[in-house]
Amino acid sequence: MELIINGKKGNYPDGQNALDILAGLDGDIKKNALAAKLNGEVIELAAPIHEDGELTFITFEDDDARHVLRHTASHVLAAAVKKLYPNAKLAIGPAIDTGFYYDFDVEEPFTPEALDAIEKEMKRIIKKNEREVRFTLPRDEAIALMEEHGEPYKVELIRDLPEDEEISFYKQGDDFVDLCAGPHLPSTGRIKAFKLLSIAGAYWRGSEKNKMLQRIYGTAFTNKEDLDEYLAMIEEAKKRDHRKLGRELDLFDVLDEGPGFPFFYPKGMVLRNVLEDYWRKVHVQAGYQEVKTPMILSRELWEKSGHWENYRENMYTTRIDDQDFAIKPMNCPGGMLAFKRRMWSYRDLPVRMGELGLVHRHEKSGTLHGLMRVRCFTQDDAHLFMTPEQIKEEIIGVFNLTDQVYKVFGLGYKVELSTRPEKSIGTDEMWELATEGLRGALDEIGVPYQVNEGDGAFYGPKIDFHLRDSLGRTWQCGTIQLDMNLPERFDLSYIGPDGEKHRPVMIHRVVYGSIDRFIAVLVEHFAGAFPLWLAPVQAKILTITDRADDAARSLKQKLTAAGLRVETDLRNEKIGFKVREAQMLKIPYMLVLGDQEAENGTVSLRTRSGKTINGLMQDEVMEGLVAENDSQALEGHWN
RNA sequence: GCCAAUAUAGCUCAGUUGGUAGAGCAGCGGUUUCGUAAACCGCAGGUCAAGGGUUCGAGUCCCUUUAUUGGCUCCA
Repeated sequence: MELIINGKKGNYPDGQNALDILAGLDGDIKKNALAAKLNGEVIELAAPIHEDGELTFITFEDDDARHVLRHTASHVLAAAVKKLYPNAKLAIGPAIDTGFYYDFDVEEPFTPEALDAIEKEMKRIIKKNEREVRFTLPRDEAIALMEEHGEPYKVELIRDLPEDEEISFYKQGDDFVDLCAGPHLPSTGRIKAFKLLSIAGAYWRGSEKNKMLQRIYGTAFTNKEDLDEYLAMIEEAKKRDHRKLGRELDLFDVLDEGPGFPFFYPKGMVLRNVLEDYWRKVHVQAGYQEVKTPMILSRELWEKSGHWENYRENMYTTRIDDQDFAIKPMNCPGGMLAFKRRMWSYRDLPVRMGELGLVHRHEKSGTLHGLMRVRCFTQDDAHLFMTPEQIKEEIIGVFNLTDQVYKVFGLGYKVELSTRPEKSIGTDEMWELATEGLRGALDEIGVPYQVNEGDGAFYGPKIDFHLRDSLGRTWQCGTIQLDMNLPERFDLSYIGPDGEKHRPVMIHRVVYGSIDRFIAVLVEHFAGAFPLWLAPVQAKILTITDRADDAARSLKQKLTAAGLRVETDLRNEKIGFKVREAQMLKIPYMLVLGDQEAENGTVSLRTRSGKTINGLMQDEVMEGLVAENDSQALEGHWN
């Protein structure tokens, strides 16, 4: 069989596989060969076979190869749905990080039972090992074909493609044809392991104004072991869900009585306070002052800031003495007033004013999610006022502070830059200057970042820090927003070296983001097994019999005096039972006291990881605990 | 807000085709004084999310509302 690789003709003898072909190619062509290594095994990927037998080869990294596998699986899903529901209209079906999905317009939503039937049909198609064949058509013929197939969504997609482009399709087996840029696996039999996971509603083209379609999610792997491992991983991840651990570890909860309004219990408050104490410490070091502004402020203020106009629907309001007031959804207007209280000299700048501010927002019911998305939360806010010359340095300062804080917790993060949205206030010049300020700072720091066009705040562009939860979903935590609009609206000024009034530039920023959300991230990150300095209970003293009670009480007193958070368990229970309970509460250290220890002033120390060290002197343990606590270590001293 | 699923004791869950609610753990009361992940016995605990309907009879079927979960949209 003759083939053409990047315009060069070559041979693809029968019986030769992609690996052989790859080995025979030189660098440039090899880069474009259609084969990939997946788990070390080279697999052949779908050759876009033209009717004249011409082949084009493209290479992929492992991730891309998995992508192709999943993309092909989504088309098998579409074929199965079309078989079982001939009236279903096809929308889109891409591969995603964790698998794939396909959107359908069907008369009746899919039921969980339908999912099983679809899965069965997919297995049948895979077993038949149907060939995936690519072909292209000119635009109008492509539209005609999809109209003939009764696929209005596909027609709409083609109409949005560039006019002069050939449209590519894949034919799978005898009768299933789908619009697709490809590539695909050469045949359906290559899908060795897949599973449909869930059904969800999703708007056509992601717009609330459009029809809601039915989306089926699934995942696929090259072998069953990988699939099983993935499914087991999901189950494992569910165990570290902060909503579950929050209840189990008695930290916090969200009750039906207050949807989106979380309760923090004593142990949760310890964690919260540790985070706040640490926050205050690093912010004082970074030259911040702290303020507290009111929770309820007048409607006029929110009109001036623009929030009344832009976020009225999401604000809780109240009336006092026949006047409209709003419960603050943000701290910035209050921050403006706190800055405006006096006259500032350029010598005073930058002014950095922090505030742990409790804000309330009416989030839509369907968006609430444990502590990650709530209706009231504390922002570790700060507003920085500066001259235009200080912008870059201040942004870099905030970035480094955020990086420093995340590192202490061992958290990795993703950086995104969001630019001017459609709904915005301020002049083009301001947006240009602000956006370039952020971009310039990121480039100077040299951190990789993703640009989200049009995703900025209505008053300015922003840099966001995203953290992952246990299931890999990302949540925005830190943010740095350059705001050149509010200083204008609030007529802020400082006196420059020339003795004239000048407009300061403002940065609005958070590091944790929401303390509540950050706690959720931390719980999932550590699976509830916090490092010593964060642990609500750092050590539990367990007695073997009540003969050690006095020794336990005095040890607790000593450790508490040294600034440690210690509890005793003097119950009349067996030591195994006490250990089990402390273990389930993920307490870092258990200090076991029996007759022997009570007599010679030692403890038997047991770590959370199950390691036991007998006969440690109590003073030695105390010193070790204090040192570990002060160092904010992620790893335990005795591990 | 939208699509779907779910809601039974503090927690995790059983409850057959409609016949009037059950287990384990936790809790409480006893007994047990015991060396590193569960001692034994007993007791108590529920307007089956709320409201309405069908039925002789509803935890089971239907409707509405609320909340939760997974997505979508949104997220200053």
